[in-house]
Amino acid sequence: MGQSGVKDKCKNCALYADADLFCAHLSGEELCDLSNQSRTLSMKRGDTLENEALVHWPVVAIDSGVLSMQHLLQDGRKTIAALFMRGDIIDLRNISNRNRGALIALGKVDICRLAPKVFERVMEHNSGAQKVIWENLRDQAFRAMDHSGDIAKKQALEKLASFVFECRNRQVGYGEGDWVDIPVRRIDLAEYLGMQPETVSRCFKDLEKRGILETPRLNALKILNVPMLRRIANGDKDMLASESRIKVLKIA
Amino acid sequence: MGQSGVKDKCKNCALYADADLFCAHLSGEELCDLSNQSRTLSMKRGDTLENEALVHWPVVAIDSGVLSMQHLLQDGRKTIAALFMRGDIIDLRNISNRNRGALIALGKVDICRLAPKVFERVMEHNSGAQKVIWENLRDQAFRAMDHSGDIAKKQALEKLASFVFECRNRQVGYGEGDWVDIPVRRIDLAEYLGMQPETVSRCFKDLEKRGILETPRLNALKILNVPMLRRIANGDKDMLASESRIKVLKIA
DNA sequence: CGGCAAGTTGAGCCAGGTCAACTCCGGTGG
DNA sequence: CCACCGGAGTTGACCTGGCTCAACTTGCCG
Repeated sequence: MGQSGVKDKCKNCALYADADLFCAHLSGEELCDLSNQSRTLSMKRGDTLENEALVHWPVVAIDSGVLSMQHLLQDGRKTIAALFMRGDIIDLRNISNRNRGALIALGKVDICRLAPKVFERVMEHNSGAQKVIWENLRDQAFRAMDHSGDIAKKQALEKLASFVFECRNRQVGYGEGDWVDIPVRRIDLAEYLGMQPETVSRCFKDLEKRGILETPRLNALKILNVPMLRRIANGDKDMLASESRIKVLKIA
Repeated sequence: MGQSGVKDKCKNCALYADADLFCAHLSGEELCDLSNQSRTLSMKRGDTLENEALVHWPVVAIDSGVLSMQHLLQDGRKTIAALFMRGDIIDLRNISNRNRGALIALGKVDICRLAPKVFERVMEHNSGAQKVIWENLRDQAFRAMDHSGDIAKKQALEKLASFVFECRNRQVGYGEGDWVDIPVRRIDLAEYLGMQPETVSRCFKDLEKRGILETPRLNALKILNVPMLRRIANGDKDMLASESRIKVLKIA
């Protein structure tokens, strides 16, 4: 059957095109069913997946872009609890409103709302596809735990350094290149890391002043000194104060 | 076949005894295989599951107690990124050391290292059991995301209030009772919430002074004013300053 | 080219981190 | 049974990283 049965809307979707992702593991029939009964959707910055819609379409797959899970506090403060990107599948079946944030696009995002029935059937019978989504969910879980650890005790500069590495790890064709895409705005970055946009700005400037990285554009940066950035991310206190290290060297 | 095939070591394990948990969904044969090839282990406070051991036994199920995932920074600061309790199954298959913390017991913990082969087989063929672990992993993921959101922007008092509710939600027989078990030490609590033990102590004292809760013992507390605690947890700024609200009332 | 949101810079301040001293409590041994 | 010990928890005094607020610049989109 091969390609011939593939619907147009699926052909260019990352979930199908990338051999590591979910739809690439479906049989012709499964793909056909899922394709027919699912709904793609293109979102722009600020668009929200409403609760109402999520009741009937609780399984969301990301084709491209960055979707955020946001928690809103009563007084208006908000935080981004997680970032979902290409290939991530968000399963909200039977999740109480209580412990769930809103899903909000941070830019142009293409998603596919997977038909729950078909999704369930595939999960049960197709062990290849099952493995893919299991690993994806596990990644989401561990990523969230890492992130918790990061923002719990790290200082601003360290959080930012960790975030740069998180971006590098997640970007699609990451070799060991030193260019890193920053797929979110400064404001969103601040909310994700639990800090103020002003602080983010100051920290980037600090890292630039020290020659550790360059930020010629807002949506990408170049790491000039990977080991140093890594040490900062890992919480090596020696690296923190701009000047203290130099003083130490002088004394020695 | 019924009970007769059940090994002694499994009979009293939560994973089997609780109908909602993993082993309760296994067929007689599956249970027998898993039981034979798995290894139970009793840990005490401070015990760590070493990497070496986890390579061969990467799937860990919690029978009782609290296991923590800790991240250690280079300068000695540490954080607890996640808490695992009764019924949680931790799947570390193929997880790089990189993004994983150490698994450390916070008290007496009984675990079962599930035989990976059998675990995989069950995941593939037993859709009931599959559903249980899927939901468990999903809980872990969302819990971690919630937690990220909490510690990112909330103030100390708010974090503590949220934690009390997290404990209440997770405790086994929670009705709407006002007694909440705090299954971890103050120090661990502080590390989980990204604050100092001193601050935890001060915050509890503050909540007590305001008549919102009582802490007669270290490992349990009684909520006296649930709605108020909830408002604090949700970041209602009116609730924060001890005295400001009283002032407002006086003016009105 | 104008308008608006995003980002940056500067100055001041406060929540909570830090350090030190003290109390409490459970376990251990004489 | 009590004396002792060490880790956990608490309290107080002080200090600082990053939040706040305000003014400004930049960049993007129609």
